[in-house]
Amino acid sequence: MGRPPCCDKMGVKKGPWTPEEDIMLVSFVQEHGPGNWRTVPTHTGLRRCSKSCRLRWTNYLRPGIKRGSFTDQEEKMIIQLQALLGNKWANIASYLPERTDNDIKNYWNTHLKKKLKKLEASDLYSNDGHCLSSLNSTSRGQWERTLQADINTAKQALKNACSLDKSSPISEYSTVTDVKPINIGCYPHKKEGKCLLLLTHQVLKTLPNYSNNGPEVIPQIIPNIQRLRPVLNCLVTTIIMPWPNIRLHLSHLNRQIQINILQAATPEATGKFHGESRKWMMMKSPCQ
DNA sequence: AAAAAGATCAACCGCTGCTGA
DNA sequence: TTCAGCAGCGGTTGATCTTTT
Repeated sequence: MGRPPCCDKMGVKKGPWTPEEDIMLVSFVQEHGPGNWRTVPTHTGLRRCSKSCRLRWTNYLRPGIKRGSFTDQEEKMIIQLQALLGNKWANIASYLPERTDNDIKNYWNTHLKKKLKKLEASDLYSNDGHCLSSLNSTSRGQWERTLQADINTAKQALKNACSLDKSSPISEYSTVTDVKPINIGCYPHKKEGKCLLLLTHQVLKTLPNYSNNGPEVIPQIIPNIQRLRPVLNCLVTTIIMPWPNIRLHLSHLNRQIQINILQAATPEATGKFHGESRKWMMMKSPCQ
């Protein structure tokens, strides 16, 4: 049968946390690491439910959280990601590792939603000197259209890439011969990382011997990579590039296809990624 | 100066998918 | 296989702070 209840509902404290409670929680995490929240109240004596402890840690006490106002860069990223992903705040937060999903959600609800609404209501897009209207001096209308085009391209490309036809005929690029399989350093964003890895994996799976070391003669990869390119380009230009710690390079059509996802982010995220990536991809880079 | 209105954000609620017994 | 707890997520609330009247 099921597990014992995580906490006794009677006597559980609610409301704002006191500094003393914070210290108790931080001490616990320092000693046992984050996770196993169920045991926090019994270990620490905190009269809080495990859920509340987890929330307090992830949204407030966790190291590396940036507080204070959002920069124009962050604001721009949130708007773009929200347009691309919808209200997937945890997903969006993974691109802004110093911000929590709760912060981003609050910022969207209290600032950005209103701002966008205001701009939409106005026939003439205003020049108030702030983020939306100062996107490299292009008009907001122009920017919106570009973004929409990017989103549509990415969606279509993703759709195409996900329905790869392994028996597709060899294209006119079939003379391109060298394929270097993926060299993954680290990619800390769990979900998008997984998505990207799967996507790439799907393409590479079409190779007869992609796990072999060294270049291979695999003409079939080319049509697939061609289909995948807009997705990756979109990710590079609209999502990954604005974050300085992540670099994704996709070079192709020059006798070589190479995708590099380079190290970044926090040690915990790195560790998390290693676990995830092992599960999803047992891929060996020929460079290693 | 004080009351009202608006803004902010930490914390809670309820739902969902996953997992362990 | 079933069932209940856990973890995580997005939506919402309400206390507190700030601005406006």
